[in-house]
Formats: sequence, C-alpha cells, structure tokens
Amino acid sequence: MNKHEVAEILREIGLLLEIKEDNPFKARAYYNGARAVELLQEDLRSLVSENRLQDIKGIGKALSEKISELVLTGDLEYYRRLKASLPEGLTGLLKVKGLGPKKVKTLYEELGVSSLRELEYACKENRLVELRGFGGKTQSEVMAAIDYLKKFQDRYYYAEALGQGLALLEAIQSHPGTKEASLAGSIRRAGETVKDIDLVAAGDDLEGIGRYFAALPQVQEVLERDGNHTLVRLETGIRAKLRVVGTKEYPYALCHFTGSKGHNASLRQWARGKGYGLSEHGLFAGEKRIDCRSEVDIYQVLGLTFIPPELREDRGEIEAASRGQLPRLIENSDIKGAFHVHTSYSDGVNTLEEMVAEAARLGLRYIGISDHSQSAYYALGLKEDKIIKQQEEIAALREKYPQIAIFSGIESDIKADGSLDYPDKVLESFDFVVASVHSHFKMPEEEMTRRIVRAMRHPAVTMLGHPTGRLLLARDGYKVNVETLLATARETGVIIELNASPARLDLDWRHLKTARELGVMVAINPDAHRVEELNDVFYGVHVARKGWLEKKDVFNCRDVQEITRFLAERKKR
DNA sequence: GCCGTTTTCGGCCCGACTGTTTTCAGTCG
Repeated sequence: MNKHEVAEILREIGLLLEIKEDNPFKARAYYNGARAVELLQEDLRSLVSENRLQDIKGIGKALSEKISELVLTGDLEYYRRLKASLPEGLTGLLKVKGLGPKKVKTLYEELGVSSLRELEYACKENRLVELRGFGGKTQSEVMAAIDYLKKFQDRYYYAEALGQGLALLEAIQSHPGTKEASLAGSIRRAGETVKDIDLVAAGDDLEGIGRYFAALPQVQEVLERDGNHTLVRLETGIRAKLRVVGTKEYPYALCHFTGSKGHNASLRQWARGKGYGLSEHGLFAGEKRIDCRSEVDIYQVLGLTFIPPELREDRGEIEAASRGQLPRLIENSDIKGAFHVHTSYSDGVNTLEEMVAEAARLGLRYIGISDHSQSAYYALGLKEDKIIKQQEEIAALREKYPQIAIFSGIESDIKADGSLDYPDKVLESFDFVVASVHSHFKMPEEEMTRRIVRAMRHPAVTMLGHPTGRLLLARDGYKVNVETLLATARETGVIIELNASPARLDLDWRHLKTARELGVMVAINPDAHRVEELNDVFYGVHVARKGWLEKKDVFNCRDVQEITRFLAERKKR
C-alpha cells in the first residue's frame, strides 16, 4: 500500500471518528497524520521496516502501529471495525452544505438516515424539525442543499473559468474606486477544475464596488449580496464571488481567500510557532499589529520566501520556503515549441500547413506533428501510404517555413498487449513517437501498468501521451500505477506528457512533483486538433507550475538545436 | 492521538455565520 492510499484511509478514520463523536482532537490527529504521510520524502516502506515512523512529527505510537499494519498487510483491523460500526455512505451526507459530523450523527441515530435519498425523504416528511440542534430553517436549508447538489454539482474546466475570471477582474479594476484587485481561490491556484470564480478587491467604497460588480453585463442573477461580499451567477452558469475589503486588510484577505484551506491552516500553525497570530484581517504579535503591504511582506515577516499561489496546496511548500528551496517556476515565455499536434490527415480540423503557419505566427520555434495511428480507425488513423504522403508534405513545408522546425511524428496507439501500432521500420521513419492508450480502458491495474511499461521500453518511443487517460468532469483515468510509469520513464529516458488539453491536464499535477523529484523529463503538449488549441499549451504551463516544475524540467523549453540533437541521439540507440 | 526554548498536562488554526439557544454548538472556508 503506498503513502497516498495510507493517507486516504487515515483521513477517512478521522471523519468516522468525528461522526462517532470521539475526541475531536483525536480525529484531527488522524488528519495531521494523513498529511504527514502524504508529505513524506522518504520511502514509507523503509520507514516502516526500520521502525522509524515515530521520528515524523504528527505520528506517535498509535498511528505508527496502524500505518505499519496498513503497509505490511494492506489492511487495518481497527479501520475495518470502525467502518463496520457505521453504515456505508454516511460520509456522503457530509457533502450536504450545513451538515457536519455532529448533525450527520444525529440524523443517523435519531432517524436512521444514512443516505442522500433517505435524507431527502426525511425532509419531505418534516422529520428534521424535531431533532435537537435542528429546526425549521435547518430542514429547508438541507432540502435546498440537496436540490443544489442534484442540480448544480457541476464544476468547470480551469480554462473556461479563467477567461471569464480575467474578464471580471478587468472590469473590477476599471472601477474608479478600486485600488487593487485579484483573482483568488482555486482559480488563482490554477486548480484543474473550479466550482466558482473568487475575486478580492480593495477600495474605500466597499458598497459601490460590490454594486458595480453585481450590475456587470455578464451577470445573470445576484444570489447573495451584503456589505462587502457579492455572489452572482454568470450567464454561462458559473458562479463568481467578490469580496471587497479596506486597503490595509487587502494582502491578508487575498492570502486567506486564495487558500488552499490546508495551506492556510499550516501557515497559521507556522505563524503561531513564530509567535504570531494570522487571520484574514491581519498579522499580530500579541496585541501589536504588523503592517504588511503585500503577500510578499506577509511571507517575509514569517521568515518565508513568497509562495506562488499555484503551490499553496499544503504539500511541503511552507517548509521549502523556510529553507529558500522553492522552485523557480516555469513561465509561459519559457515555452519554445509544441509537440503532439493533430492535423486533418487524421481527426484534426485544420490542415498540416495551417497548423504549422499558426505555430510560426505564435512565435514557436518548432512544432511536432503527431496524428493518430492506423488502429485508431475512429480517429482516421494513418495507414502507411498516408504517412509517406504526410512526411513528403512536411519536407516541403520545411522549405516554405524556415523560421520554424517541423518534426514528423505519430501518436501510436498502445495496443492491449503493450505493442505499438506499426512495424519497427515504419516507427523508425519518424522523428519522434508519442505512445498513448486509446482502447481497453478497463484492465486491472497490474495488467494496464505492464502494458504501458512494455510500450515505454520500445526503443522508438519518445513520449508517453496522456498517462492516465482521464477526462476531467467526465471519467476517471484507467487504473494504472503511476509511480511505476515514472520509474520506467526515469530508466528509459521516455518523456512524460503533460497533456495540456483543458479536459485532460494529464499527468495530474500531484504526480508531476514526483516526476520532477525523479528527474523525469516532462513535455507540455497541447494535443491540438485545431489552430486555436495550440494555445492550450499555456494552460499546461499553469498546471506544470502547480507541479513544482522549472524550465529545466520541461522538454519543450529547450531550444531547437537541443531538441534536434536529443531526438537524433534517441534514434541512434 | 500528538506534542513540548511557554508545557510530560493541557493544549491542539482562526474567524464569521447560522440557527438554535438564552450563552453557544456546529459548520464553513
């Protein structure tokens, strides 16, 4: 059992303990333990076998024993008994706004409610009002929350939210009363999906700015409105929330409302350790208020280098900042070219020349064309005659567009047994090969991992495309052991794709950090099927930043000579 | 359940909000 699975179980134990109304601090100890395990730099298994778990802050005798049991046997007696003592699905009730562990416990014990459906029914029967700590309002809130869950549980792609967020930001900044303003929340942290657009602004006329925001043309409905906080639904359906504060409070409010929740908690804990109290209103040393003009100041007073918003996920960034070891994150301007581009030879909308011309217009120094391979018949995968034709056209375009290097490649399906889609001789005719899974998604994890590892070991393979196959907001990826894939990448020199399509953003940023630590090279690929999608590469940059990547970790930040040399040398192996 | 240049016992991040209370518990971000 790996550290993420262990952390997941510790976290669930915390939730179950809260519902069982055990000591709340005991539950917190499990949450802290989960976090500590997730942030481990060292191999969990060695810590267990060398009996050193208790050296880690947040893990004492009891947790150490439980973690060992999980790692060694893959099971935990305590967890199983705890789970069996409560009905399955009870934790699902926590998703209802207004319900926490205590109320869930009451609902279960008094009414026997343990699922959303039962809860909905109990509300209709007017059963909640009689419960201690509940009342008429709670019941109607719960009913509304269930409706809400059913209707509006939708989240949005980062890419679609970002454009709208920036438009709102620009509008707020243009208001004469606005002194400063910024995106906040998960959209500022570049989360792969977001549920709403958070904004924070500073000015003297709090009321006026809020009113102005609520009256913007893209606002369809004002959902909540009071002194300094305005929640609206935009025409597109997405919600946007603006908070306006005084100029002095702005840096603290921005920091607070940027989150993440975990980062805030850890930052406050860190501040407390330094003798400060931190909240969205200020930074205090006892009664004395410290004056900070910006987020940079706040972090500095706390002995930390500035932590870019993308990194504020409570994954070791505070510790790294305290040691001055935060990465120097990649930026849009570091991108020199783009691989994994489709054309009308297969399922792309634009022609080869149109894609090349657009890439040149964007100032890219190279482009890597990779249409689908022959067994991807649904995507008009290329038969050998078309490959020859495309390669001839590429040769001609190289003459016509000397300002941009064009690499000829293919996105080869990884077949069920892990073999590739053409004979070696054909594969060798490309400058590069992206290997991707497009079929047989439902294999068991071990088999899928073996399949992909076999493909990665093929000498013609340059990159592994969308490593987990997930489609955000639509389907989970196939089951695969990403750690093994990364280890294989390290061993074979295969580049791991960060597929920058807004619906994929795959490999997930949580794994990118591991890739970086292993020294695995990452390519930020737009997987473009039309000219506009070449720009998607920049959404990938946001996610790469979230994964702690620097310019040097990213293949397509290299200049064209380096790329040419790299690809030539790989072919010689 | 964990932890200690404030503590080996008595704390554990902070503040706002809500609805239920009659001084506060629970939830949220």
